[in-house]
Order: sequence, then structure tokens, then C-alpha cells
Amino acid sequence: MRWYIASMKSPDRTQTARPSYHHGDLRQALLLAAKALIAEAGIDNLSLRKLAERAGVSRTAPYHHFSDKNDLLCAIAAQGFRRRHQAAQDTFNDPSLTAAQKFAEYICGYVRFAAENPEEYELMFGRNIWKQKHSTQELLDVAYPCFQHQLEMITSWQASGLIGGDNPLRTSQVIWGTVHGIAKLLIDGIYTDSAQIEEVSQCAVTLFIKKAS
Amino acid sequence: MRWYIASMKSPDRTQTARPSYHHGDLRQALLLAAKALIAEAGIDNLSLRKLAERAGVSRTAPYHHFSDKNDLLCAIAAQGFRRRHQAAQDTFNDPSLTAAQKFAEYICGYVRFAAENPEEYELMFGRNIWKQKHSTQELLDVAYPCFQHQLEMITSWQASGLIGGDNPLRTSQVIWGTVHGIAKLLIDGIYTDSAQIEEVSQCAVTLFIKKAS
DNA sequence: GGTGCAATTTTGACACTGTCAAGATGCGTT
DNA sequence: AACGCATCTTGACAGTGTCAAAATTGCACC
Repeated sequence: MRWYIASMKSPDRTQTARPSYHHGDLRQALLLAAKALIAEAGIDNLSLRKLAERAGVSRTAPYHHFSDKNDLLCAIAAQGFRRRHQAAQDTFNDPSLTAAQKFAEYICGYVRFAAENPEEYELMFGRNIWKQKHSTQELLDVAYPCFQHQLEMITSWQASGLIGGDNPLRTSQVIWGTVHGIAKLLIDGIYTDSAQIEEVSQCAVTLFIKKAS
Repeated sequence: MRWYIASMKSPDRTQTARPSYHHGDLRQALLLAAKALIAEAGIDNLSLRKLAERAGVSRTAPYHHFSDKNDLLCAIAAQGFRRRHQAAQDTFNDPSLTAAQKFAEYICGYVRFAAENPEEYELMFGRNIWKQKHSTQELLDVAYPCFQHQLEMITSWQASGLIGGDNPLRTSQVIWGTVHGIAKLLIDGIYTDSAQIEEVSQCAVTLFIKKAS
């Protein structure tokens, strides 16, 4: 009966009211609540304690579903990679687009994705996650194919003569760097005018595409 | 005489032994000690308390020289901007270099600077500093001319026909994005092999320089 | 030389964080 | 019905940034 009292104290549970002492699907509820909290106040203001309270459980309950705070963040980042990977594959496999259109959509779509989900993108590429051994195996398993797919796309565009360069790996590293850098400068508030996103992306496209001259 | 006892407890003071109760130049000592600590254990592991202990003062002493932890970090970041700005100016004003050489040196030098001072670079562009109103006036005063100078350099290279694009602002935003992105991916450990730095930078140079054909 | 002021430093305290250990609770299986 | 195990809670600890009030000292002025 104790949980009922706790439920009265914090009725603002992201998920539906817990039907019993055991939550049922706390892991999912935590992920949802975490994303909500991050969207409200940013990553820096996310604490496991606030998160637990939001989910209507005690402080240490999350530790039975995530070994660590970092583990939770990696799980959210993994979701982001899945979404981005799916979107990139969709445009690349769209038969109604020319190679040039696909390339332009890759560049603009990448930056747009980061601009529309700044906190999630920050999580996906935050230094705390990738530096050293902080990344979960799940994150690696999801992120690596995403990186690989990027490499394949750019390599194919280069092979078809759409863009310049000679070494495919190096070229794709540069282009990835470009979109990543634009996204970062934008998210971090250094490119203050976020209305210019599309223009900057478009400029990048024209700079990389080889002129047919 | 209390300070003497304190001095015995933590003799590892970055600066020389404090000659009196008043430190003399605690602000400078704190900046030095902070950079040392960051170099040892990274930004995330820097706490004001450890820093104060390292400098041989009490926990709250730093608050009389920096209003905030963020204020301290901004001061370190400002130093980084000054160094980078100086280096960029030096190469740009070097009369023994051609425009193409200057451009290549700008790209490679930028990435090299970030790779050689990863923590400082992280500080200079960390989201916590630029997001919202977290940046000090001093930081703005130092960083803005640095950004401006970058814009001028790239604009001049574009005007001389060395690199493509039409809108100077957009072009320089893309190129800055490229070097920033490469640097970030490198620092955050996503481009694992740091021996490729120069190759990637060089590839970026060749991708941007207009072929004389 | 003594005195008072202002700069500097310290001690104490508070709220908050991540995380561990030990106990409580309830579901599923035997 | 009873046991085991996954799940959740309470209690606790070390660490963090930061504020308020007290202590210490250097310096200018009489």
C-alpha cells in the first residue's frame, strides 16, 4: 500500500498510473520521461533523481534498468541513431530522386535533423559518451552501421563523379565533418540566426558538387 | 599563522609558496592550476574544490576572483581564443606564403590546434558556454574578433577566386563548419585514428580549392 | 605610529547530485 | 502454499557549486 501514498505525492507520472508495486515497463517509462525532461530543461539539468520522481518511483529504481546514468543516456542516443539511420536510408533508396538530389537531401537533412533535435544530437555526439570506454555495446551496435552507411553513400557519389576528391574515406570524413560542424555550431548557439540553416546547408552542397564544366 | 599549517597540509601548490595570508595573484594561480588539472583529468573532472586545494586555498577563495565556475571556464576559453587568433593572424600576414598556402595552413592549423589542445578547444566551443547567456563579456570581446578575422580571411580567398561559392558569409560558415566538425569528431574520439589528422585536413583543402581547369 | 577601511580569505552551511548496501514487496513457478 | 527472483524502497555516503557570516591582512590616511 505504500506505493499508493507515493502515487499521491507525485501524481504527475509520465506513464499511466502504476497498476502495482512493480511498474510493469519502467524502462520504457524512464526513457520517455527522460526525453521529456531533456526537452524541457536540457541535458545538463537532467538528474536521475528528478527523472525517478517524474516517473513516480524512488531514486534508485532506475538502477535496476540502467547500470548507470551514462547507460541511460546511451540508450537515448541509440534511439537517435536508429531514427537518423532510417531517414538516411529512406532518402538514399528513394528511386524518384537523382544522385544530386539525394546528396543535397543528405546534407540538408542531416543538419535539419540536428537542428530539430538539438538535445538528442548533443547526446549522440557528446564527448562523455564516446571518449574512452563510456559507450554501451548497444550504442556501438547501432551507431556503427549508421556511420558505415554514410561512408557508402558518399563513396557512391564520389564514384559517380558527382563530388570531388580521390580517397573515398577521406572525402567522406571531410563531408561528415562539414555537416557535423555546421550542426554543432548551430546547436551551440554560435551561428545565432537559426533561420539560415537551409541556406548554409545549400551552400555546402554547391561547394562540394563538381561543376560540370 | 593558520596559512602555514594549511601550507603543510597541501604543499603541492602550483604557484610558489604564498608569502602571506593574501595570495598576491590568486587569480593567475587558479588559471594555471585549472589548466593543469584539466590537462591531467579532463574538464569533467575539474571541480572548484579540487582546484582550490591544488592552489592551496580554501574552497570559496576562488569566488573572489571568479563569480562563477562558468566564469573561470570562460577565462580559460578566452586565453585559447587569443592564442588561436594570434596564430591565424600570423599565417595570414606572412608575406612569404601564397594564398593557396595560407588557405591550406588555415585549415590544417585549425584542426591541429584543436587536436593538440583538445580540452581547451572543448572549453572554447562547449555548449555550456555559448548556450543562452552563459558567456562572459570578456569571452565575447575576445572571441568575436577571432570569428570576424576568419570571415575576412575566407572572404578574401573567395574574392581572389581561390575557392568557390558566391555568398562570402555562407561560404565561410561552411568552411568553418568543416574544420570545426573535423576537429570535434577527432576530439570526441569518433575518428579514432588521430594519425590521419593531416590527411583529412589536406583532403578538405583539395576539395575546396577550385581546380584551375 | 596608530587606526579604520576594503580587499581577501576562511569556516559553516545548504541543497543537490550519482551511487551503493540492505531491506521490503509482489509475481511466477514448483 | 512456499520459495526464488526480479523489482522497488529506504538509508546512507562522498562529492559538488554556492551563499552568508566571520576572520585576517594590507594599505591609505590621520
